[in-house]
Amino acid sequence: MTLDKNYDPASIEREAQQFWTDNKTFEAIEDPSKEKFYCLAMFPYPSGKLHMGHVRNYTITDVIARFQRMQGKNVLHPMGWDAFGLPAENAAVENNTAPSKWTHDNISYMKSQLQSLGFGIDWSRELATCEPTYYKWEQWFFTKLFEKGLVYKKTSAVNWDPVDETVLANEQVIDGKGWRSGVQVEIKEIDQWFIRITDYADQLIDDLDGLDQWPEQVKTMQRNWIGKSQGVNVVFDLSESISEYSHLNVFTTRPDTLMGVTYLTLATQHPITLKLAEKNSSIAKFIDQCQSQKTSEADMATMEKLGMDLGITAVHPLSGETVPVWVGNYVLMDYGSGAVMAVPGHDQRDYEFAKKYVLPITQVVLSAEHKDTNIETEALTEKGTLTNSGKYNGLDFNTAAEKIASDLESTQHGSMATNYRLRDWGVSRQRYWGAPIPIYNLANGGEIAVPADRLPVLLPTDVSMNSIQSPIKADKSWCKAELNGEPVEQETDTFDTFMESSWYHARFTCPDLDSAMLDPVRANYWLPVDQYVGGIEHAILHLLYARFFHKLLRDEGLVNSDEPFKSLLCQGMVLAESFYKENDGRKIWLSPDEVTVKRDEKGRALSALETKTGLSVFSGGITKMSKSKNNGVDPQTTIDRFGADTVRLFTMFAAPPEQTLEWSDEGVLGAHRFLRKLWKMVQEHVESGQSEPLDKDNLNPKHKDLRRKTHETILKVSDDFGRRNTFNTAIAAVMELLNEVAKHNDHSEQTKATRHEALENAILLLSPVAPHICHKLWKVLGRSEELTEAIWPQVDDSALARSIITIVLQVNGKVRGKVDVSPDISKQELETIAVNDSNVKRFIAGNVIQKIIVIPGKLINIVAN
RNA sequence: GCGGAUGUGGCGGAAUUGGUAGACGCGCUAUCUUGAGGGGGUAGUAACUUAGGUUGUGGGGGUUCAAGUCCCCCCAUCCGCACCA
Repeated sequence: MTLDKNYDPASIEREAQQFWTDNKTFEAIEDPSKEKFYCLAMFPYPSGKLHMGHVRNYTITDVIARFQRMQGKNVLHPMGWDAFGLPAENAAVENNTAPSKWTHDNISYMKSQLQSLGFGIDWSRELATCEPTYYKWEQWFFTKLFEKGLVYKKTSAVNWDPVDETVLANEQVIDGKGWRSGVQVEIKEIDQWFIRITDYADQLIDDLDGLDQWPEQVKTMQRNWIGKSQGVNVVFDLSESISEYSHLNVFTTRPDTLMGVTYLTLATQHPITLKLAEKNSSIAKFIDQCQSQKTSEADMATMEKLGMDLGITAVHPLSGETVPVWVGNYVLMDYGSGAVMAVPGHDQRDYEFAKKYVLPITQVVLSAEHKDTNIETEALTEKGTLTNSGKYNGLDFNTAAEKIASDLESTQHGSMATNYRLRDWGVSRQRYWGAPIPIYNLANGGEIAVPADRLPVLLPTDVSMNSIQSPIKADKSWCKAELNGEPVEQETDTFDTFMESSWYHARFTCPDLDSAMLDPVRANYWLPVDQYVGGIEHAILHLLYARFFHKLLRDEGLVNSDEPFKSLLCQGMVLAESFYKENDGRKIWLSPDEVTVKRDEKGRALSALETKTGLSVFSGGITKMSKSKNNGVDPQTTIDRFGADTVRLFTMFAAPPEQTLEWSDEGVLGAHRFLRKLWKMVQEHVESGQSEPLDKDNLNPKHKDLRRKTHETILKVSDDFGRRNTFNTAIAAVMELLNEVAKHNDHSEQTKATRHEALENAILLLSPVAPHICHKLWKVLGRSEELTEAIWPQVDDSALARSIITIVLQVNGKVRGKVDVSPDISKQELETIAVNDSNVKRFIAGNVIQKIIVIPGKLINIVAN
């Protein structure tokens, strides 16, 4: 085979991709005789075109998938489309097209981009969640959950735009105002469907312990999110009943502070608050004021705490004293019972509230460690011994909590309880572009699941979105249906799109199945996913819902595993430099390729100028690639210019996968230069002619050095790919190997033989990252079998042996010399050499040697003073 | 506010188990090469220095023969907070 002089990625990549397609190289077939490996990337939302985050994500899974394939595994690496969602509706309104058409156009373009990157994807399993063949089974599954009592309807708060008369997503609320209308958003309570994820809270926490290949921080975030806490439910009787309400329930994790309760606070939506508001206009006005705040927890936590005395009192269950009852804007109706007991002496939020509204503060805990805490200026939140608590004085936290809980229990005023921060999963969305919720609303007010033989409840796709309202809500006839001769109404809300992304990992195992949601045989062959890769921004919600859904699938008998994802890798964001100029105080963001950076003679950045005008611009820092900062780099431009292999190589080399990745045009050029160097090196090697076979036992020291480097590199890259997922250091190791090969450029037979071994292995090691160039060079080196069928190289341990090692000599922890010795030198010999080293002697002169520490094979430290 | 992470040369990063800080790459400097390419090769590149060394991994303390790595406090930046996906 002859070789082109110049590395031409376009033709090489076209050829390799054609070969993989023609040979169906990456189509996965279930084969129980082979060990399987299921490698999954979080599937993309078809937003229009691929961004660098996608490129990074799918390059990572492709490298892992190709590596595992070379380990002899039966690899499944599928791809699909998270195709329902809000942006399609926004685009539809803007361009007056149907969300379906917009979505399908995007899918077809983005698919061609993924193919041009040479990802080894099994396209025969492609799926899009907006297809009825997919969401039919999601609807079917929901009706199963409905029958099991795992779903229910209740009222819940949404952001309501009173002008557009529509529900807004949190991101559509900007500074408390609707993004389109610009008017103040209101909180509105509407009926919505919920799935009982809280029934699975304990499993979701406990099973985290078995996920030993998940990042610790993700597991911690999930544990904190579920927020299991032990405490006590306390009943406060009302001094006088309000309508049918005679008492209040509160949950506390600090029953030891119960004697320090000086008031209670209710949520604005608490039934008692609402009842009182009917007859008290100032309470009603207060509730009304609180309606114009955002529902997000972050806003709840940071907003000003407001409250109002409701004018009623409750009876303290232990002391019998009366305590006032307030309403507060910071109490969540969705969490716990919608009422909290306030202990301002020992809770910072209660403390600030009490100071603001001049409510009494009582200290009931003394801390041994914080004796100096002054209750006049701040709350004492540490646990300690009780004081001002009558018969509980002097008890520690545990004893006091137990005693108080049992005293409450004996008078039916409380009991031990477990509480979760996790709330049930609200799956109703008042939008069009989603899977219709398969429920019939009955004339008498009840609900019934749509019968299985009527599924799927089809979402009409031939619609025009000239108004903001959902077409299936606007069309008053769409919801009309009949069941057993009675008129019923089809639910017009659609599912949260997290529903689709919660089970696609399972559907990929049998996407063509039209008779059932899953084929348990195929599903259980592939599941659980061996390696899941996606952004850290999904660490909580998506991953928690998918874990939950997998347990629901298990309980329906569809899969037999407890967890969907055995190993998880969260990749970091892709960043780029940003620049802006100011115009009348407004920032105008410039694309980085419109800017020239001036540097000094050491390469330090001095200033940035707009290339076109020569005017100086400001740096906006290195931030996430985004439209708003105009600093996005289109992957296509780089692929067209340098080829897919260069983009893949740079993406994997510039940073380890979990860290942020800074885009750098110079860095991309460096990656391209490396591939060109590899190309040239193989060419020159092949031109030097065929060599004699490698004669391992008759190598000179120089040849041995190259062989050692080759096998050290195999060892390192195998560990980096297989265990550490540090692709950057693996690539660096191959670069080092090639730097070494460049020094072995003579034409002696054994040089050629060891160089051939080095180059062949370099191509194998690099092939998961840069598969196209390796596909070609593998043949150039004369190999007849296909690279995709090649087996990962094995380390020859005999090649790793060293005859000399370098030991570092330290005096008092500082390096004072180095010495080359035999690897099997004794401790005594080494000590003798060290203390006699001239430079070491200089630093121990006049001091007494206290001790000598020897770390075999590494260093010797002489402690002297 | 709460929860989670990150911080190392001019820049991206390496140092895997507490054991030589700065691998590999970018940039820069010098130099060689008629070199058609977003060229190639070689050497140098943490700072300071009286050229012996000294200092140095966001800041401040601590443990240790030895700390980028372990512990405590602080600062800055980023991610998530339940209707963006």
